[in-house]
Formats: sequence, C-alpha cells, structure tokens
Amino acid sequence: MEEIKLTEKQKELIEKLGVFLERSGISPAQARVMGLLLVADRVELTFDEIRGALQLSKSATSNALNTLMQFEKITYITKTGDRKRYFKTVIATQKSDFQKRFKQFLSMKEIYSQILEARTPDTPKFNAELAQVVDFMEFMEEQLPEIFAKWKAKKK
Amino acid sequence: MEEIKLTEKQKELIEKLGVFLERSGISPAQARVMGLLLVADRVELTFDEIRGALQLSKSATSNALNTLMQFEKITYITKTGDRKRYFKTVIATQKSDFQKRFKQFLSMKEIYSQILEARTPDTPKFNAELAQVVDFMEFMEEQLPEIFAKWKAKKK
DNA sequence: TTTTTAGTTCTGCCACGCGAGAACTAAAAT
DNA sequence: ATTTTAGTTCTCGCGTGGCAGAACTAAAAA
Repeated sequence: MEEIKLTEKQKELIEKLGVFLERSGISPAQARVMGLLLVADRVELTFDEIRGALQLSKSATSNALNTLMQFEKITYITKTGDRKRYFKTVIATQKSDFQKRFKQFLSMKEIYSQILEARTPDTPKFNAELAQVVDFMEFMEEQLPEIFAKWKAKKK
Repeated sequence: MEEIKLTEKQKELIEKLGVFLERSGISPAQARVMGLLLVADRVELTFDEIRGALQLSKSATSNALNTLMQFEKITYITKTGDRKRYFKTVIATQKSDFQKRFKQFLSMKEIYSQILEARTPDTPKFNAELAQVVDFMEFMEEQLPEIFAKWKAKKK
C-alpha cells in the first residue's frame, strides 16, 4: 500500500517541470514534489509515498511539504480512521499565482514613479522614457481585470 | 570630475529598487548598479564613478557591469578622445522584460499539457481542473499581443 | 621606453541553502 | 506500559555565489 510506481514518462515530466520551477526560485525537492503531485496516478499521496517515490530523506520531505503548504501550493486532506495526511496540489493556485507575479512585477511601478519624481529635471529625454515605462505599467495594471473578466465570460 | 554625490533620497531609492530586483534573482551589486543608473543626476556614468558611488570593489563593479550587459539591462557609449566607457540603463528593456517574464510563465503551458496528456483517465475531475489551467494560459497567450497593440494605439 | 589608465582575472573567504541521517516527539495502537 | 506510527527538529557537510583585494594586462599617454 505504499510504493508509488512511476513510469519513465512520469519521471521525465517531473524533472522537466522541476527545471521550470527551480528557475523561479523553488528548491529541487519542492519542485519534484509539485511535479509528483501533478503526474501521479493518484491525486492524494502520503508523506511516505512521496518520500519513497522521490527518494528523499524524511527531513527533505518534511521541509518541502511544509514550505509548499506555507505558499499554498499544496494542501492535505485526512481520512477518518487514518492518521496519515494526504497531500495534493492546489491547482487553482496557478491562476492566482499568475496574478501574484503580474502584480509583483507591476509593483515596480511604484518605485519607478518615485524615482521619476526624485529625478533631476535636467535629463528630460531620459525622464520621458522612464515616464513611458511607468505609463505602460499603469496601463497593464488596468487591463488585468478586464482580461480576467473576458476569460470568465468566455468559459461561461 | 569623479565623485558622484547621492542624496539620501537617491540612496534610499537605490536600496528600495534593490530589494525588488534581488527578489527576481539579480545580485545586490547588480541591483544597485541598476538603481544608480536610474536615479543619478547624470545618465551616463563611468566605471569609477559607479564604483565610487556604490563603494564596490573593482571586481564586483566589473562583474556586475558585464553581466548586466550580457542581459542587455545596460549598455555603454564612448566619447571621442576619452578612453572611458559611459554606462547607462536601457530603459526600453523594461517592456520586453515584461514580455519575457510573461512568456516564461506561459511556457509552463507546454509542460502542463504534456502532463495532462500523460495522466491517467481515472481522475477526471483533477484532469478537468488541469485542463482549465492550460486553457487559461492559452487564453492569456492570445491576449498578450492584443494588449500590446492597444497600448501602442493609445499612446499614438 | 616607462608610466598611467581603465579595466579584467585570479585567489581566497564568508554566508547561505539544500539535503542526508540521526535523534527526538506526540499521538495512537497494542 | 511499551511499541509503532507519522512525522519534526537538529546537526552536519557539501556545493555555490557574491564580494574584496591583489595581481595582472592591453592600450594610450608622457
């Protein structure tokens, strides 16, 4: 009851996704856990199943799961009469992740406009360019909700 | 001719921007160089001016400048009868940076759809959720050029 | 020809993050 | 009461990255 078997294809996909996630700052172990929970034939896996499938130490498994939970990338469910926790990805997070990234990028707008305000008036060309960037970010910020609305409308 | 004086406000803004940039994976020294070139009263600064203003070692300065140039965050110009190079930010990069990030995020779509294809059919609900994410990303990908066009049209 | 300029490259140190393994713990099962 | 389960926490070592300082280099100036 605890030996998750992964096909070569599944392993490959875990590693492939891993590369992406690691590039966005998450650790190898965490990345693989995310991958596993996305490719595994069962959607909810226990600590030991995860540990076994990925060949991680208990500490690595524990830490990966806990930080992923902190960032709400995963959750767990429990089953009556069973002490184990069953972990699963929060797929929906993807969409809000997107928004988060978007917003984070756009929060640079604040700093950029502060910089713009503080700049010497002696460099009008430069300042105008900078103003354009701020403007662009503002525009993007406005558009975001519209696009989301459009998406919701489309899927009906 | 080589002592860039920074106001407290300027220093503050450099550090503030630094925090943001470091979060997106760039090193403190590089982040500060970016900041300096954005807040300084002169738009083009020499190696030694940068080094002096930020109190960096020559090696740190050299490495920061070179990697920033590799990623096209900055460039330099030269002046006739002057051996020094004058470094400046490429502000326009911001917009294409935005696109790059956007695309990078959306390139996960490929992996997600591969995962979806490889998944067991025994978890239809999960698969449907995953399919929605893929769909969402596809939609966003389509929208991107439209938004850009809109921006261009607006600024006329 | 030697000296200065404008950097680059090398060496070494320190801090940090990741993950293994072992020791520990709290609850449940026996 | 003790043993097992389901993890958590601690300690350690390893690899990496960032930076300083010093040695180096290529071109220009003197």
